[in-house]
Amino acid sequence: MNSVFKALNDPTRRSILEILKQGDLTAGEIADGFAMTKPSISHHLEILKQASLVESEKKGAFIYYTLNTTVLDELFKWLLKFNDKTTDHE
Amino acid sequence: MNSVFKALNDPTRRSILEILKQGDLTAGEIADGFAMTKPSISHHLEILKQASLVESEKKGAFIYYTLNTTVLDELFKWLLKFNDKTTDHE
DNA sequence: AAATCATTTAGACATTTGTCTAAATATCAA
DNA sequence: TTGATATTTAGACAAATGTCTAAATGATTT
Repeated sequence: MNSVFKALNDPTRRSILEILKQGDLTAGEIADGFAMTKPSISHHLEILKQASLVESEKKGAFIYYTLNTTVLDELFKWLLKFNDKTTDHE
Repeated sequence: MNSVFKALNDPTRRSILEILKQGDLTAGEIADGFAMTKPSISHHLEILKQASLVESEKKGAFIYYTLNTTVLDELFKWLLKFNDKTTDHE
């Protein structure tokens, strides 16, 4: 759980997650969306992977990154502890 | 939103939130629950306050801290973007 | 086989973070 | 008013973080 909060504590990484929500992308395609070097993005992807927020699959020379919502579900549950009052979020 | 993720990215601060869920406490009472100096806890409380996750009210020599779930609600909404698929969280 | 492309790894560096001790501020009690 | 209590502020310091450039790895193309 620690690694999840750590991974989410960076605007670039949160953007990457939002972008991947639309569909899988290669590391290079992801990097193209940011004003930052590829090694930096690669590092961010590694941290997202350590938190199991994304998964990667190699296809030839490319590496495709996929969003994994399982961990976000756990964060969801953690948050629910504070909103017992059955607040309606629709 | 940035300050919220920052505030949540520390186990001590997350514990403080969970403790405050039970009810309001003074800074000293909060500090008693941790193996850490009072100045350190005071600093954590300041960061939680900057994120509007807690509020403080002075009563004589004591300062009472209260949980504020409003911001957690926003985090909730942010998370919902990733779980459109109407996953059931009961 | 050599050149090129996609991506990561390694190492450096400035900034931020979490913790501590010492000192300051403010309130309460004697 | 003096002393004790509650809490914060200030400053130091090691560790973690985000970014970069340069180099390494691995796959594709010619």
